Amino acid sequence: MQRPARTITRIQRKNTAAILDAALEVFSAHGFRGATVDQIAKAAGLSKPNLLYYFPSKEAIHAALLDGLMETWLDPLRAMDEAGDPLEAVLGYVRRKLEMSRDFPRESRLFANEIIQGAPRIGPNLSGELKELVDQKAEVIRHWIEDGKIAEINPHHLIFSIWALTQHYADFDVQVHAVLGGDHVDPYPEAQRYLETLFTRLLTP
Amino acid sequence: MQRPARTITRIQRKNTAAILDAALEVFSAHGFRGATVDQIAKAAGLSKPNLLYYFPSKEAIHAALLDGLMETWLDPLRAMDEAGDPLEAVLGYVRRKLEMSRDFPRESRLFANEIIQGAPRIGPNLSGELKELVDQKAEVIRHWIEDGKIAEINPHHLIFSIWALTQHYADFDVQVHAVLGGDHVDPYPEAQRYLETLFTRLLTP
DNA sequence: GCCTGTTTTGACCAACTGGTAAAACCGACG
DNA sequence: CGTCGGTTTTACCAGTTGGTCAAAACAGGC
Repeated sequence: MQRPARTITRIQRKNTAAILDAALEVFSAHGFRGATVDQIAKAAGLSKPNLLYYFPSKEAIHAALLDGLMETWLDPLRAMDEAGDPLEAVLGYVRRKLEMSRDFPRESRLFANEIIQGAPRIGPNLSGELKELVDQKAEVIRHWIEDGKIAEINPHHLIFSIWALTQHYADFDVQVHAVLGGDHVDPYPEAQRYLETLFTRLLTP
Repeated sequence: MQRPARTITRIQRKNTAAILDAALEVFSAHGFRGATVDQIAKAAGLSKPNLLYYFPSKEAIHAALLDGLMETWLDPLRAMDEAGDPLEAVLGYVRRKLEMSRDFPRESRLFANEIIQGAPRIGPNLSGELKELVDQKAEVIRHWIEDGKIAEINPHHLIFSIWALTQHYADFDVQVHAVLGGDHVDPYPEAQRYLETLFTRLLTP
């Protein structure tokens, strides 16, 4: 047994952090099966057995990453509440989600890999925690529509479209850059303007 | 050397087709590295050496799939031309793209896997063939805007958003179904209505 | 029923994979 | 100094992986 509950040493904190960062890099770039423990260990500056001293298995590293991610990922949606101007609330959610794509593209790709491959490890979370939160927020949106504060629209698909549009810039990053030409271009400023226009036109009654 | 140019026998046609179909199934579900030749062979009803009699390597099967895919994938965009009503042209493209997500989700996921993982095998195609086509179509959209036929919008990001929104229903299929509840729900009819509304409101001057 | 080219198989291999065991190392503390 | 917990390394293993090869089985035209 490793990492006895005694005390968490400085070395432990540093190494587990390095491992998780390296694992994020490798898993997000190759998927679970495509990633190897050796790759992760090398990226973390450790030997394979040393890495396995901190985490019992490859599976455990992946699980640790996904666990930490789920919450962070849903926080912006939680923050979209009934108070204030509805359009501004949606635009705020879009903006925050787009910022996450810009600042945490690896996390987005980790998630995308998991979902595309059938969500074998977080399926339950999707139809549990996630569905509940989305249903709840869809209800909020429905109220806004009923009160005539935003134009009529399908709330669930509105949320899907926010996910699709914002995550696209992280997940399909290579394609976006290839199509826009030089790699020196930062697509995000224009993406934000575009998405603000899109959702404003979509939701203005 | 296999598959000598002589004549393509019935068996060859049947087996290569079975292999490509099986490979599509496996690659789209696990990514390139995550897929094994044995899996593909079993799915195609062949032994591994027998499969390798038809294709020289795992790499070659994957390449054959991607080659065939690129054209099919871009066809709907090519079909979006200057003639006719601009809004109808865009909506037609959206509709066709959404149908592809519904009818060929495996192809969509194969593509998504490749791009998310950094497009190691079709990078050149993206900044070549793809970029050219997109630039050309962006020019068409720019004309529509100049002529006041549709509202002002960034053409490149408009195309990105069509990709993102339509492919989302294939690539994130599991999530969509999980959130919408029962698996017996078909999200596509509502998705089409939603996307038509979205792009109509976005582009109507 | 024989012959020629095609297809399939079984046995095999070297490299890689996730994971283990045990010994060696290291710094703190008595 | 010694020793004790935490840490790292070395050596190793069994299973899997992509791929090869020679020989066997099979087709179909004569």
